[in-house]
Amino acid sequence: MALTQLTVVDTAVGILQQFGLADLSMRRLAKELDVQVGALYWHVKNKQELLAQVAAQLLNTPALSVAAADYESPAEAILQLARKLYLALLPIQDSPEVIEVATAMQATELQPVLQLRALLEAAGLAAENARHGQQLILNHVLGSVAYRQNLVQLDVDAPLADGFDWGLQRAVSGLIG
Amino acid sequence: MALTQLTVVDTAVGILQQFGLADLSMRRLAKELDVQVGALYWHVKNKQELLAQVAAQLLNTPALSVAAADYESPAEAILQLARKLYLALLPIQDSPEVIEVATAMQATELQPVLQLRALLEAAGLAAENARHGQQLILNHVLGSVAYRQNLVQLDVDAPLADGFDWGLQRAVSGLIG
DNA sequence: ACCTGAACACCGTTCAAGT
DNA sequence: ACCTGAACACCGTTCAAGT
Repeated sequence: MALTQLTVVDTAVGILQQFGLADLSMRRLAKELDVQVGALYWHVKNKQELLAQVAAQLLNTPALSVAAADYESPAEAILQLARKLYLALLPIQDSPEVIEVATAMQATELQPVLQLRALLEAAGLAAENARHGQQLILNHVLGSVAYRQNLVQLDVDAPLADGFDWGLQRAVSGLIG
Repeated sequence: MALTQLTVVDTAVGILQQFGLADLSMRRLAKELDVQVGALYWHVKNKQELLAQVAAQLLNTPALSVAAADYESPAEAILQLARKLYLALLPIQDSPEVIEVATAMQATELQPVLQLRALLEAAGLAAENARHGQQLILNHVLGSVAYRQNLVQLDVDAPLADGFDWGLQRAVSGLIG
């Protein structure tokens, strides 16, 4: 099987899902693909760019979008989108870190993040404020996922209600009161 | 000069402030202290615990507290505390990551975080909701700092108004409307 | 064009042995 | 009690050389 950008990224996603970011090294990735480490650098510039593509692969899926028409208000659509994101990222070890790398490079456009902004504008926020509101909500989603994953990792039995949803509701109501 | 826990942590804080987390390795730390790497492990259990103590040193300072009596409402005090935190963490490279390690281990109690919760209770939130509100605000502070620091690192000239304060105000008003 | 082999400059952690 | 020396099992990235 020929080594392509796609197979590299796909395999990286697999390692991330099964073992977490600590195990997603270039060397481990090469081993999984039966190839020398150096070969990877022909298909991907460096690890940072690889992680950005991994994030894109995780987030740019139709499963992580909402049809605005399905909800009676933009606020409802925003809540649902944020919840979808939260639930999708929770089972993927260290996903917040990976997504932060991607948004930091802002090289790849992450679809759910764009939709979040669009919905905030649809709710009546000016373009600039929609960007800031997107930040607030994304910070809360990623922060809550990271917090929850750390609890799991340390075998603290977390309360099922981790407060994500309560905080989300308060944030959205503050944004488009 | 004798090697103590305090000198180890202090030196670690110094490296973090001057060069960032990437340069804060046990080996670099040992070199700075003119000592072999192994010696560090007599004074600190491992790197994770070291980072937790670094976080505590950064946050447990009187400069990062507010006197509730100075503000006419708990909401005002909360805003000021969050702003102080944001401004204090901004110049310290990778500070959000360090603090996430500390809160993840929840071994060390971080004073400003506790005060944030107390102020939310003073504002009328039930104990459980105060914890969730604390999460929302802390997520926003750390997320915004991380976002801003990434912009600096990539030489993108950031807009002075990064939306932190606007988002913070909306969040607080959503929490204690 | 794509990959190997091998190197460079690093990591965190452990532990016998010294003082 | 505290530290050295040295090892173990890793990292990301580069690059001449092969095919």
